[in-house]
Amino acid sequence: MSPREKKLSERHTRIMEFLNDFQEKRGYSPSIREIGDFIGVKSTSLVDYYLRQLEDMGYISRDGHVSRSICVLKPAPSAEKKAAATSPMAALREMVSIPLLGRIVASAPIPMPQLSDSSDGYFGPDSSVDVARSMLPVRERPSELFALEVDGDSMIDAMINDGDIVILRPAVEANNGDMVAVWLDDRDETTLKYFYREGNRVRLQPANPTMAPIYIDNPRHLRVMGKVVMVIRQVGLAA
Amino acid sequence: MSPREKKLSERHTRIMEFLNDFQEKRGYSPSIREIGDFIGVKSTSLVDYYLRQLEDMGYISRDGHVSRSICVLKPAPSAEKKAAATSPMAALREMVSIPLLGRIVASAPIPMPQLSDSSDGYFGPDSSVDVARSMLPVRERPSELFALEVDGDSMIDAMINDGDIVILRPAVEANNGDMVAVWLDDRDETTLKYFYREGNRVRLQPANPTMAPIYIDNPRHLRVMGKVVMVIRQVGLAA
DNA sequence: GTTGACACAGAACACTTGTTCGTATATAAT
DNA sequence: ATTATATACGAACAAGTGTTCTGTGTCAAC
Repeated sequence: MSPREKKLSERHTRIMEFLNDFQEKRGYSPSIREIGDFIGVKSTSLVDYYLRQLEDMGYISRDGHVSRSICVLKPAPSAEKKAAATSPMAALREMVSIPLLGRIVASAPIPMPQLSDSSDGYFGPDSSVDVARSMLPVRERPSELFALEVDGDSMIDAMINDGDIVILRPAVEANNGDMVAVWLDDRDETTLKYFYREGNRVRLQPANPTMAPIYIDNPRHLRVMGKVVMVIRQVGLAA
Repeated sequence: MSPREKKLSERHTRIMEFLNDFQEKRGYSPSIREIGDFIGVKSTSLVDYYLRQLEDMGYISRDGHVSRSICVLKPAPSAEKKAAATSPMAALREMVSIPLLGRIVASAPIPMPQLSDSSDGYFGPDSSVDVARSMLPVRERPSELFALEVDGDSMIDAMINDGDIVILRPAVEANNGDMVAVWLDDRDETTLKYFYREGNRVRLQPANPTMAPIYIDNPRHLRVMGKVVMVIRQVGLAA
């Protein structure tokens, strides 16, 4: 065939990079014309010409007459950036599945395990969060943990974003320094704060040190719902 | 819209299954007519009808007027046939080990993975973090990810605490909206910000919406080191 | 009965897309 | 000079494809 099919020209590597970038950004493969636009080739036939070479060399696969059917089979050898590679990752270590019970918003009590009847569930008990056992404190009993997705920016003073996943353990009491999910009776509000008992009153300290604490004088007005064990933020996902 | 957009009919789950199967078998997404053939629908409009519902419910994404642009955003809640019944016991509860390369502080560049594969001897990371594959975006290649522990409160405007673990992917370029780890030449500073290119300059937006962005007029003074994929905060550990 | 929401089919349309053909221009080998 | 090869453009075409519009039938509610 063409150039002995041995080495990749700069055009070839540019195409491979574009395929990777496009796939990452859009989630599917570009069309021939989109490739041509990117690498500065005016004719679709020339793009096809290069793609056939890449296909013959085994870098990509295509399905005839099917749009956007290019698949990257192996990474281009040039590729300035990564390489990293080959981690052993034969990890058979333990993993725990934590049920994702719903969403946590400031304006409503949080969903809790075993209390929630499955009949009215919006999403049902079907989603879950997988976490490596090694990432949890050894003392935790994984089976009693549950997870909630944060809805809204109201937990921002706890350094918790919209969309974050908080993993908590049911609890009605807390020790000083625990981060807890509490329901405030007089405010009708759910919040996440660090818990400190100070004599007769309770101080709820935002995780963000630049923000002021809340003081609760009557402990009856504060309902501890659970202790926060972990916060997970998946940055790359859809916003 | 149509059926309250709450629950998935059997057609919906069939479509979701087909999308997954097709994607796995062929490496790209099916066309509307291919979906129609599979679920036994004769008209493309009806397939579009269902796809719009799935899109509204957040299960898939589509790009207008682009063929085969369907992307599965989240798994359908029902129909977990493969995990239980006939399939090999290969649980897709895969776990990946991500090397913890060091600490990230504002005052120093971040440790990066060595990209030479032929390098002298391997010294594995002294520790690593385990993350369920299901928690990472499907597009991520786990082998190139690395993790850093945040040292200090300087990343607080990125909603990232002292002690948090950030998982990133090496990158030298960023797309708008990505959270990136960057080195600022003129400030001699590492920081985590949301990246937005605005004409000739770059806006670095803190995750905390109450804080002001940084503008970089000369892109040469900004070195993108990696994209943030996930942030993990283990609350119970430090006390 | 009438209404309206829902589930479907079919067709028409416009645009996208892969493919192919003809042509052109270098460069190198003959 | 001639030929062959690699590279490149443009046009044209047929198929693939997403979208939209007009129907039809069902079924429950009013």
